[in-house]
Amino acid sequence: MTTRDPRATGLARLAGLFADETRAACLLALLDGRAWTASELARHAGVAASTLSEHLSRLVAGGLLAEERQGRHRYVRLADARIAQLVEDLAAQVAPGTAVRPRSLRESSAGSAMARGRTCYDHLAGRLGIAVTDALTARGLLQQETGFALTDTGVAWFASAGIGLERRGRRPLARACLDWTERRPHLAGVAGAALCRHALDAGWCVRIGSERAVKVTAAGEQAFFDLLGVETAALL
Amino acid sequence: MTTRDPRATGLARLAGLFADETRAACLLALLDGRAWTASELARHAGVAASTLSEHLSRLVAGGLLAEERQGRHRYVRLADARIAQLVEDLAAQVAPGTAVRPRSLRESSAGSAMARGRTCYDHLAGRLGIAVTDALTARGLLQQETGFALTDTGVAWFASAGIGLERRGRRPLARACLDWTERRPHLAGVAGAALCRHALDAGWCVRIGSERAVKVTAAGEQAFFDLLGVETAALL
DNA sequence: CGGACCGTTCGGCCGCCGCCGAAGTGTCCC
DNA sequence: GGGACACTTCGGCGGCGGCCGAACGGTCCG
Repeated sequence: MTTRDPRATGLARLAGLFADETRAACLLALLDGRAWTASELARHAGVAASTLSEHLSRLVAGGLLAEERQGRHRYVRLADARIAQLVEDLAAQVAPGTAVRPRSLRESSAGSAMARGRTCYDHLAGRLGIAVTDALTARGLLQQETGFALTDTGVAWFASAGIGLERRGRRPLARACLDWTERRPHLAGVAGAALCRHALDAGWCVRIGSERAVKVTAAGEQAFFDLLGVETAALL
Repeated sequence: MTTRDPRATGLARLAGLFADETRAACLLALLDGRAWTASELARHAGVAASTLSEHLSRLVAGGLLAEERQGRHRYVRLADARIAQLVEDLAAQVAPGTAVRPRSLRESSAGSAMARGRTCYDHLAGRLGIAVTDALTARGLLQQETGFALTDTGVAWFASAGIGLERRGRRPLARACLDWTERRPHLAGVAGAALCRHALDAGWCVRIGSERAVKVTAAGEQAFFDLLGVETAALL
């Protein structure tokens, strides 16, 4: 028996964590960046609580999830932005033919709300995210010609809008995230997260229900138009 | 029985292709960007030809590999640059603690040659790739401050060096690829591929044996120094 | 034509893993 | 204290999937 390449072993082990429909459903759900309880995820995935408990333990042990125990609850969330990006990257590869078809009126409207605007871990996605990214690009604040980066005027724009861009760790300031509904890149990274956070803090957007979908408020409609010329009302 | 989210199903199926040590070893080997025969991969992975045949069929069916039959040979390679990127991304997540420890003198020298310079699908990696990326950045040809993109002078530099940058499809001009030995970003994307191709065509580098490792020639040493100020002799 | 070689198909074996329900532990709240 | 609740552990079941060797089909070459 030959000794095997440890990198292959590690890769297989990591991929194995994703290679189960129930765990995959959990990871996708957790892409909203929030912390879920074990029972919420069990209901979401449609399996027994005992089954899900074991899945969570594996995901935590594998470093994909961080957990936080509070009383009788076990909250889990994606471990960090790098893990979130990995989930996004994998999910983006899948999408090409895999459109999500709604199965009920309620899901249908929830689905179209998701397609209109949502968060993707910590930044804006959906048509809203893309519209913002396009607007930034059209105004010369972001450039995608020779890579993907904020321009000097782009950095100044964030400052003037009062949106702080604090670099922490090695996370890139701007990064492209491929949207799984639109198949187009949108702004992620520190700048994407800061913009999303500001939009929520300033009341430009509010979360719909407890899901990932977000809705643009009247104030947000004004702000997006004034600052970027984005007609959010035309997004649907 | 409830109907499941098709995205979770697809994600699990995709990840399942990576979630086997033998298939993972194949994918990592194929990161050299070349086409391998089934028996070469079987020997590399240490399994029977029959076993590997089935693995290849699954990988091809899953869209990860492209195959080309020639006579009695079955050549396979990674399907495209996006797949290569996905393999890189997953492998990069694994690396943190997983250093590849050499098991023999031959592997040891091959390993250090790999760490010194190699190709990563279609661009330069290893310490050579990082040195080139750092030099481009230090000279203001590439900027990583607000994202990852070539600067205007960077685009001009490629032109003046006679390295064509033909955009084709949606592949980004410049993209960061995280090196699994050095844990630092290096240039990938169209520019990275063009630079690597030029280095091989112009004889700056030659492949060592039939593996991914590359060696800088005397002419290359001169060229890298003249064009970028990189002291390739100091790489080890 | 015959032998060497590459790859594939098939049957069978074995182990892993996802699933559940039942029972147990700990927490919260009345 | 007692009951409801969130989660975990355990045993057992069933299926999937990776592995091999043997037999077979195709291709190349002498």
